[in-house]
Amino acid sequence: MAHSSPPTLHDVAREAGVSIATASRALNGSARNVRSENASRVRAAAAKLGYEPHLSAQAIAKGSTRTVALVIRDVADPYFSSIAAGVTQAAEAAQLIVTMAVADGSPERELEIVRTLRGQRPRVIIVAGSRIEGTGTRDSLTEELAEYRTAGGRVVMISQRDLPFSTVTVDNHGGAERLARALLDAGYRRFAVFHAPAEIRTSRDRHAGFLSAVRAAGAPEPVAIETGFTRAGGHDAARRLVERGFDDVEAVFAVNDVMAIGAMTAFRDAGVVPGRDIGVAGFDDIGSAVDVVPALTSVAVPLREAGLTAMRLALSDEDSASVCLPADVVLRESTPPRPPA
Amino acid sequence: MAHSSPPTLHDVAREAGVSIATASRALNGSARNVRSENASRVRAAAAKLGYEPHLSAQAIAKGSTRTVALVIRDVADPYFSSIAAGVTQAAEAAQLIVTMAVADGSPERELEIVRTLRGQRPRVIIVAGSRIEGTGTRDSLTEELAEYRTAGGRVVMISQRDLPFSTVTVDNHGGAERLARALLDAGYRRFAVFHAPAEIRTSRDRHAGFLSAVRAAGAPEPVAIETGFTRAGGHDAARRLVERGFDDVEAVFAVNDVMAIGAMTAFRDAGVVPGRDIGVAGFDDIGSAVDVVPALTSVAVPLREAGLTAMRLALSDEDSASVCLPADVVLRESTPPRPPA
DNA sequence: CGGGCTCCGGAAAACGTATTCCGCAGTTTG
DNA sequence: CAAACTGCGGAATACGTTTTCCGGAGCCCG
Repeated sequence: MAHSSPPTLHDVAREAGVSIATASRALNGSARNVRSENASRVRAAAAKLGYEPHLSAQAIAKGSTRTVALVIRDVADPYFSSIAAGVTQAAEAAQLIVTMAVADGSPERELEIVRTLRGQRPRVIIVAGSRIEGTGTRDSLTEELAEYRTAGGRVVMISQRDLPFSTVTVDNHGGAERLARALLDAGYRRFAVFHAPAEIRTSRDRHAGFLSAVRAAGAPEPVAIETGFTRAGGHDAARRLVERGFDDVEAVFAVNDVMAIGAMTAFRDAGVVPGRDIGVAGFDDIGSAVDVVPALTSVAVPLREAGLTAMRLALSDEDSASVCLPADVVLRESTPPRPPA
Repeated sequence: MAHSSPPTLHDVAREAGVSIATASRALNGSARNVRSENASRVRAAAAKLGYEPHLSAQAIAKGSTRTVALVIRDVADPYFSSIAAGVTQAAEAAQLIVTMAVADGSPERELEIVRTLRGQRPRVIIVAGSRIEGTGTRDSLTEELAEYRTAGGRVVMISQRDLPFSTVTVDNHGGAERLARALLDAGYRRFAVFHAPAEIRTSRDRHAGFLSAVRAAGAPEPVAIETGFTRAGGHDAARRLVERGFDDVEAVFAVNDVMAIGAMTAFRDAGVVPGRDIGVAGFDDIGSAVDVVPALTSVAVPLREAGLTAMRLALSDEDSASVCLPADVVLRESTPPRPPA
């Protein structure tokens, strides 16, 4: 009794006085009919015994699972957890189970995860936020995923272009361009850009988009400060900017919101009031952008939508589609219109 | 070729020129030895073919899975995603796979999830954030989980006391008491409390803890305002407080940080400057508490730790342990010391 | 030199389910 | 009325793995 094992289909069949074949057919909508009297007896027996079909056994018998594997960099990061929320929502709507693995930003770990993931034989593998480029593991990862796909699996990458799989990306370049134009329209001309190392594709795209719009407008070349892709990185960059003297910069663009928020705190600590002494803009439009003071100008990225779209692509027929989601500028008090000089 | 199925143990055995039994023994550390020459040939064959064992087949053969099922209310909420981060970290350290299901705050959905989860035959089910009380589904949920446990599964609840399972809770009552004492020490005596409906246990505990310390100090009974457990709820409560006239309250305690942050924004919009005209304190110490202006006084809750602890309990031997994690007061600028009147 | 032992490989059973195939009854059709 | 057909239940097989059991080979010891 202490460790009675859960009831099996066999138990249900015996309880209902039919064969396991009939029980199986009655419980999952099989192609074949069973007499309605038998069917209801089977259902009654299943309910009485609290039977739940053993998913592993079903998987092995059917030759396919109902699993979606999601690989992300960090669950606690709002960026990724929003994506995860979209993926799970879409998966649950399709009666799929999602398993989650976190790669912690390490390409090696990511590779290892994908490898062992194949053991699950999931329907779909979704990889989000593998944004580190130039490492040797990239090719191994591609190969591993390609092998998985020829075995009938589906692969979707989120925010990782240039790989031969279905992809959903965000219009980082265009969003940054539009942000730059909006800031130029508001009267800013001299910028600093806080960006992450170039291996991080997202950072590179946003930086490039911003630059191209600034240059197209004939404004002076922005000051570029390289730092970490994190809140601490933004904080640090702001401190460095203040130290070196920033009289010539009117606004800062940080390539993501947490960096921008870190920068605002650092500015304020240095006596430079964001929104008054200097404009600050970020990217992602995370929830707390509105609660910070002054509210942060940003570019809204439909993260949850990205997760939903990834599942949609995975479930669609076409094998290597790509979707690019729009990113919309949201102007707030951190970049007030600037009186013409 | 287009849909070649992945290699099986059979293929590996054939490639290595041994039986599947030997191949199986060579690949997973079985109790039995295989001659080292054979072992290395099997490993070579497995590597060459890119073999990964079929986890479902292993599960069914071994009679147990390496799966941890996590039920949470919402992945995108930082509160839950931090817990999830702790759980996944501990699970991956133990070579376990975590599957995630989100209940969206609906007890019915939660029940349904747990039911179908049993089909996975996971080692462990962790339920976080089922904080709605008084609904009829509660008993069904308990029953379902109890049944799962007699079948050999392990159950851990997070932040849900009073159920006959292992539990990890946060010291909401004590943390709120200590917060109240800290505020009293800082010179505040007249409080308002923004709390959620009493069905939400967490809110009730924090409210009660705060009240008990205030009363013990002989300070006047706080004004209580009931509202939603969300940012919008806090915003709304602050607006109501301002409308009714708040001259007699010196500080507000909101039962969580997002409420407190919403309240700060509402106060500011009404021309009441938080930290100067009124003190504001929250609970949870979410990441953005330090980036808000003024930085928010709060009570730090070790959420990731809670996830880790849950896994530790799940993997431990004792069947119904309980752990209560400490919650530490963090004073910041939103509640500056108040000059004695 | 023979009996018992250890070491190890392979055949086969087992796990829980889906499905194919067979056969039986009842019904339709020519 | 025979023949073909339909509807449905059950036995058996398959899925990919682990594990038990059997048996052969080599060894040690008396």
